[in-house]
Amino acid sequence: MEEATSNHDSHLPPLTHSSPMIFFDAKTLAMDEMDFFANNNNNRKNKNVFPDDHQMLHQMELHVDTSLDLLTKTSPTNRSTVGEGSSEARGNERDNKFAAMLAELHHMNAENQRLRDEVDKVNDKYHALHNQLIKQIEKQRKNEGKKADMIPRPFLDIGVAMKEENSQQYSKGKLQESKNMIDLIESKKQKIYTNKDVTELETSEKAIPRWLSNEVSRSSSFKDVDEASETMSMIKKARVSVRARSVSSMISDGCQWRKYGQKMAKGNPCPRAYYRCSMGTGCPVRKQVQRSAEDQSVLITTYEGQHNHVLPPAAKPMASTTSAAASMLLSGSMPSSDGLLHPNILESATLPFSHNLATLSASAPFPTITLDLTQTPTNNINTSSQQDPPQDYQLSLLSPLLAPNFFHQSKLSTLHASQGTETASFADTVNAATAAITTDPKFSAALMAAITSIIGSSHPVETQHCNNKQD
DNA sequence: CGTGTTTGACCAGCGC
DNA sequence: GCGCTGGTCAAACACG
Ligand SMILES: [Zn+2]
Repeated sequence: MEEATSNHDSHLPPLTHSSPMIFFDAKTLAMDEMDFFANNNNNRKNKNVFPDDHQMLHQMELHVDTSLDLLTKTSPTNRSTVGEGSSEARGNERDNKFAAMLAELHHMNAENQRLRDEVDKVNDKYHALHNQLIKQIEKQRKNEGKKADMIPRPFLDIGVAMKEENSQQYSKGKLQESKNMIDLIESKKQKIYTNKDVTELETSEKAIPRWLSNEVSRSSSFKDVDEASETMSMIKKARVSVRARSVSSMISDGCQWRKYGQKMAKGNPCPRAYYRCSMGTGCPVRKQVQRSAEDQSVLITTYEGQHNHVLPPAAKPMASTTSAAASMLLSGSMPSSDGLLHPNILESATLPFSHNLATLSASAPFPTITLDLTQTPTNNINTSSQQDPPQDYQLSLLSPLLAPNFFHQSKLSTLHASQGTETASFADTVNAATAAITTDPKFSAALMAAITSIIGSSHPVETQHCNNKQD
């Protein structure tokens, strides 16, 4: 029980990537190089969540204390036999307390419901934004085909286009929300450009990765290149890296993979394995699996490409996650003569994700977005399930982030064990824990707080419908 | 025999 | 040009 609220303290040792990463902190939006996973845990969302959490705890403790008081000091017989005026007053006070507690309980339930509604709203909003993003990508692509010398709009301009389109599609409330989002984006943009670290931006410009310079030169010189194939190649180049704790050699994401190579990576004692999707004939999707050099319990899985075949439900969450992330990268990496492209890319990459989850590497040879799931608070579930479940289920937290529909479809198969045998029992355990948690508002609140702090949009109790990893 | 893994060779990009 | 590195190929091998 108690550990349920201590999840915020569970910081992991510093983890670093072999390549410098750029991280956007929610508070400062300052851009730095190197890895910031470990030190940026105390993001704004956490700070917003903590007070509620503690308040809840306080309320619950109050509840416990008064219950004890009821049991030890005041029994039903005392109330009638003693006949002291003070005891009657105490009884009234007790009733008032009880009523107050009930009211608080109702209030907490209402608050819980309200949070859930907000989460739903955020999910809806994300869907809307994502759809607009896809539309905008298509539009941008077509525009480039017609006017190759036209300067493409950076990602943030999507927001302007969204305002126009949203006005036709959404209610006033949603429109206002979208505008608020856009305002937030604009303010971020201002912050970025006025930040003192702009010199760092300039220096990073000089080292524009190949995936950027290539796009610029290629699409400016080859006007008649097939737009679709170009976009597909860019999608193929975009990479989504997932960091998750796992003792197995490979996280099970529902796909079938065929290993086609293994190399010793520089600066890492663990080899890097290369896999190719073997579910569909000629499926272009590939992934690299490598353990983190610093923390070998962290498995870094990098996905590249999009599946050209139907995916089983178990594979959809990860596939749509990577696909959406790749689309985001694409939207930000559209060719531009503007050297200040990086901030837009970075911003676009961080927008739909929690700030301590998604980072984007500007120095990598490919556009890469990194989703860090290693710092997910897991104590809630671990302690409640009374065993030490594998931590791969953290991946399922990602699913409602980018693919809520798929997530709802494949609750139990979000992550399945490709080789494991304890899948069913573990799923049962997790489901039992889920049931226990859902009936306890304290757990729900704590879990809600934890997950909200991580993702910002998710149904807390459904994130545990996941299974084991292979091994 | 089909499928997947292992592993050395090969290739391309990049920095010096 | 040369060496380093990341990524891929493909022959050999293992397995059910
Ligand atoms: Zn595939």
